[in-house]
Amino acid sequence: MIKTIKDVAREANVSIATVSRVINGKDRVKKETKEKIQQAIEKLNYVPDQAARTMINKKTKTIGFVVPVLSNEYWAKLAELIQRKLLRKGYTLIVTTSYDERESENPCLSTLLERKVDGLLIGTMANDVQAENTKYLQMFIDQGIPTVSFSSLSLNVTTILGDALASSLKAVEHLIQLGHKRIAFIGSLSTGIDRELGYRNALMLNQITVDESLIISSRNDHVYHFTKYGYQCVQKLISDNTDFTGLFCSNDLIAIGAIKALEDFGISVPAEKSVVGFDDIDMAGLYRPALTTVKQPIEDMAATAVATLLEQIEHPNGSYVHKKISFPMELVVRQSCSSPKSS
Amino acid sequence: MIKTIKDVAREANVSIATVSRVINGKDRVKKETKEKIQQAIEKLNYVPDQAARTMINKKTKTIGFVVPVLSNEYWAKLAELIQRKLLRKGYTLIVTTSYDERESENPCLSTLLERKVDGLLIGTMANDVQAENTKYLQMFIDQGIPTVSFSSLSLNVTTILGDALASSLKAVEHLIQLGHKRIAFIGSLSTGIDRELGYRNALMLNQITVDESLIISSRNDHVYHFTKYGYQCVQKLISDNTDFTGLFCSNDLIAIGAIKALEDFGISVPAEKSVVGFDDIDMAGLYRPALTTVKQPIEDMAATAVATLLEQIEHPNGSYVHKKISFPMELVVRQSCSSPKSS
DNA sequence: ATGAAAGCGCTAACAG
DNA sequence: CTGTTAGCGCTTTCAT
Repeated sequence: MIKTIKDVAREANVSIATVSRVINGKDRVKKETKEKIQQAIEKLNYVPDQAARTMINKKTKTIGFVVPVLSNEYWAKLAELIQRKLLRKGYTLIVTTSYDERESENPCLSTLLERKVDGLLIGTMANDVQAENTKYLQMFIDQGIPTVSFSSLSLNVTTILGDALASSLKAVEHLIQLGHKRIAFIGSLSTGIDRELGYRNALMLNQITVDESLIISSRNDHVYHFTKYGYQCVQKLISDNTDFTGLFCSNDLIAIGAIKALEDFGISVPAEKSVVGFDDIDMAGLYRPALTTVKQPIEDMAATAVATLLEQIEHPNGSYVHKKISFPMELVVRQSCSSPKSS
Repeated sequence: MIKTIKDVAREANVSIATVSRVINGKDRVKKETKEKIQQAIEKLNYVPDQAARTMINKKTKTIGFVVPVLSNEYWAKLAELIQRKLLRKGYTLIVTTSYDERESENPCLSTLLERKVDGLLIGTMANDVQAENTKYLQMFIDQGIPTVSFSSLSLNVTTILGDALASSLKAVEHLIQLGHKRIAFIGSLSTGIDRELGYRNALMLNQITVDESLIISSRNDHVYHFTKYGYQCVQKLISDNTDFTGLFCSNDLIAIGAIKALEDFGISVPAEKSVVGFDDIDMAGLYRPALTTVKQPIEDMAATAVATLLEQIEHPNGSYVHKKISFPMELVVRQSCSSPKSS
């Protein structure tokens, strides 16, 4: 049923080597032989077998991408952009999700190792999964498999990041300029520490005392149900009678959950509380109120990640230096903030 | 650098055949030999090469999934669920996106063919891409590669669907029961014709004349920027001075875009217009107002798709009958609807 | 219970 | 320009 190179060779009355030549376009082949072979390929619907090629080339033309979850617009979009870019370059992307509430035995990395991916892209890895996967991660490094990460890792790999510290500082200063003094923060381990540091720095630089009761940053647990988490954190803030007028959330989903909770408590945004998010997912502009947030140049980041990874893959000799590439981010002012009511 | 079965054999002082036996656990191997080999595997960090296995087994343990876009919560969630289920069964999922505004030359299917996936999952395929890919789709069928589709296709493949007709009928009747008579519809080719038919049937069954000026269903173009599309359609409805109090949208993203537009026009939802969506994505419950919608049992659908596909793959002899499996859907009543103001 | 050897489909020397 | 041939790493008879 499935045709092989032999079938094509027989059909075209040539040797398999010649068929291989026209498929790969490497050596020269006489024009008419070439056409004869192309016709045979067409006629038989022949498609070369990747597995066989892989055995010889030692190249799978496959890249792995580990994300915590896919049902999160940020990762989904990144995966989509990367997938398309890679496809055009002849590579296939395998996306695996590392966050799995049900069981810790998650073979997301080992499967990529078996498949001998040519390169690895790392989003964020859930904490528990990370621990068990450190061994595998190390094997990637040991085997010299090019790797690019979208989050700070303790490993020596190229890292693509938004300038989270500077931009969250900018976001919080936006709130400060509006007149807010009591600004709360909701963060989580998975969104990184820099957004919290940016928040703290903004307060300090503006002579506002950092009040730890305004800060919720689950530094131990990874959170991936961000909206629910944002909702719950606001519930806590309210039930604790915390006094705040501004709120900075370490991503847009948390911010959306937070606004939802606020409104459920009858607190209007932005009239009574101002909220700033982070990432600028599609839903940020669509939500009501439209969310003021920080825009990650996700398209550029995806392009750079792909370019950097392919450079390492295709020039394995060049002793590659692992850079940390930081992208500037932009504050997008929309409708979720206003000056605090003078009380 | 990379270890092969030979390295393990040498390390353990056995032949490669014996190593193969313990890896696959098929033939019996003496206990102590087995342990010796397992130690060697552990020591060398040996991971079997998929490509080589594939050549012999004729099984890639890989499934392809074609979705229009990934940055759409519905497809992202489906992909995530499927990916996890497959991983547990030892399969790897390759997700490719078919919708690409930039170029029509999209090798989403041919790449899956080259990689000789054991099975194919089809979401929806963009119209133009579909045309050019029909050839490839036919090749999958011809080669007897098990295929499951999530949308009605003219091909003879197993299909997993929500009962869109019955449930959109239910959704529109909800609006009718609330007292709405002038109910608009916004649909698109990509969300399928059944949702429109359900809408029409609901009106007819309730003696409401179908007014074509209330219906926007781009039957020719595929739309994937759903929110933008919903926004624009409402703009059109408003600028045409169309008289309506209820609105049924063929998915939640369209509904969200529509509500956003309505509110931008100063029209309150649900006070002045009622809106119903379809799918029940996470954002539906989070949006403001929380969206009344129809819930697809996406988890069950994913599970069934995987089970059906693997059944075909693992029992290739059993002459498989291609069923159309239809799932019941549930109306989720939230805050985006109310009775129309008596005018 | 284990080893030797054939061969999966393909590419890359090496010959001619 | 084109054919012959040796593997790539693995599984699977077939011997032992």
